[in-house]
Amino acid sequence: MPTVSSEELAAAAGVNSAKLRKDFSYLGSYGTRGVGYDVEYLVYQISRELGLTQDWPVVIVGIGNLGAALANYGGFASRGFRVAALIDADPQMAGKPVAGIPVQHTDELEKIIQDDGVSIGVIATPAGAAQQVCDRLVAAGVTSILNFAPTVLNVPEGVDVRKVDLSIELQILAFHEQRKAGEEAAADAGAVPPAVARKQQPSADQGPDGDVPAVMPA
Amino acid sequence: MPTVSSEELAAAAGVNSAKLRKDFSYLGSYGTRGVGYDVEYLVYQISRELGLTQDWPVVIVGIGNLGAALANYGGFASRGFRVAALIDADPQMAGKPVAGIPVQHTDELEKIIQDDGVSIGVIATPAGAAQQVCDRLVAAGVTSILNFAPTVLNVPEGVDVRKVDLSIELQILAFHEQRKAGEEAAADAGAVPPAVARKQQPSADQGPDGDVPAVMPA
DNA sequence: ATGTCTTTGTGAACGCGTGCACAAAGATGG
DNA sequence: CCATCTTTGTGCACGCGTTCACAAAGACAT
Ligand SMILES: NC(=O)c1ccc[n+]([C@@H]2O[C@H](COP(=O)([O-])OP(=O)(O)OC[C@H]3O[C@@H](n4cnc5c(N)ncnc54)[C@H](O)[C@@H]3O)[C@@H](O)[C@H]2O)c1
Ligand SMILES: NC(=O)c1ccc[n+]([C@@H]2O[C@H](COP(=O)([O-])OP(=O)(O)OC[C@H]3O[C@@H](n4cnc5c(N)ncnc54)[C@H](O)[C@@H]3O)[C@@H](O)[C@H]2O)c1
Repeated sequence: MPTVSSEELAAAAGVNSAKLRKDFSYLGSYGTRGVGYDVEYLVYQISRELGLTQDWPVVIVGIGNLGAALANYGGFASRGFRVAALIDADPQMAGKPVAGIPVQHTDELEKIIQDDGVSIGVIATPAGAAQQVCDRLVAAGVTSILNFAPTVLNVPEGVDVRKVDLSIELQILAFHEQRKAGEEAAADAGAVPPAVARKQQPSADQGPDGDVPAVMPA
Repeated sequence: MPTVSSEELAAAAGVNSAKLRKDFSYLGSYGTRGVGYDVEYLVYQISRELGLTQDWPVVIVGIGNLGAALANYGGFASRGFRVAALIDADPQMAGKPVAGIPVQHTDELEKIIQDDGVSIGVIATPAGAAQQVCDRLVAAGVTSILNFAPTVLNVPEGVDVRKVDLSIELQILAFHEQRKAGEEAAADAGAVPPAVARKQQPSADQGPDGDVPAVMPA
């Protein structure tokens, strides 16, 4: 029976082994003392807890540059996500296949979501349409939204929104970049205030977005 | 002179006013007691600290579905990022314009980066090519990388990598989704272990990625 | 069986970020 | 010039997540 110790896993992941064990203990995962964790059982337990054992249908709304790229992306299927439908407001796109899936018109939105029991929606429309699309998705039963439009969406309680803002990703890099450039000059001690001091990355930690204030005018 | 108080800003951002004031104090931003912060001065200070006052040239490597979408995205320019070049290994793409910018062959990579003084690179190649592209970027002088390929990149110290993994975004949503579904059944107290209990979102907080373990096999 | 050796599971200590609360600063009006 | 009122800047305490450290559990050999 192939096993791993928390020490090995921790080294590989670049985290503390005690933290790893404590986290596992929350799942009720039982290792064997003196031996470690049964790899297969562990993977199954984590997958189950993370919701990876079931298939999640998702709809993508707004099949432009980005939406089409997402539709073509094979990485979703391999993680248990199935593209249930592609939806666009442009009548010219209706019926046209993207990534082998015919695009459907926004009129069908409610029907699609209810028929397929979709609870996760992806918004890749222009910013101006995002809130409106969001409202329709939520009204139709979607309770989780991945938003690529550069807008803050208003949603009722119980609905989760994750916003992917690629500009902010670049801004975070630029922020650190600038800090690198300035560091030589400001090499004297204490020049960097604690709150913005660079976090060391144990291994694969890219630092939470909290490194940078969340609110700024565009 | 238009001003804002920390109280107003905090309410708008959905955060605590004391935290906001403390954060501002790190920038050396001086407000005026009894009045608030001079809006214009404050915006300038924050912009400067965040590196938004200067223009950052970026290169995009891998002009496929995603790379082309990124090239077409106007949101970068408005935040001070300039697409210095589009690079692809496919000889057929060389010279072909995408978003008005001619695609250049990978052979030119080093020259482009050095000539334009590019320090930020975006990788949108298939996963298999990502590390190799990364190595070339770093060797040529790039010190910040935004990686869309589903691979962990190895980089020397001093180089920042941010990975955008859209599958993980969906997984996080699915995780919460599953928890929502299970909550009715497990409504008895203490069923949810503290470490994974849902964080309340004060306003615009979508919760750090740390909500979910970072390491899992695909 | 008994002993030894490894690794888990977890109580307790530590450190850090967040929020409270207030003194100091400065504007504004009399 | 003094009094009052608003809002900043920050010391301090609290809470939570991380890490340490160790007793208990179990495998494995004798
Ligand atoms: N392209 C990128 O790399 C990128 C990066 C970050 C963010 N974004 C954001 O993603 C969104 C889409 O970007 P894009 O480059 O694909 O834009 P796009 O203009 O190419 O595509 C937008 C699509 O949305 C459709 N649409 C418009 N209104 C709609 C509605 N009400 N309902 C359904 N569909 C509707 C349009 O018909 C079009 O097909 C934008 O908000 C953009 O800011 C894009
Ligand atoms: N499409 C998406 O929505 C999406 C989402 C998440 C992640 N990703 C990831 O982003 C990457 C790109 O996705 P895509 O859909 O655009 O793929 P794609 O196949 O459409 O494009 C890849 C491009 O990279 C080029 N390329 C290959 N090797 C190269 C090299 N060594 N140097 C320079 N260019 C090279 C190819 O010529 C091609 O043009 C993949 O790693 C994918 O997993 C894509």
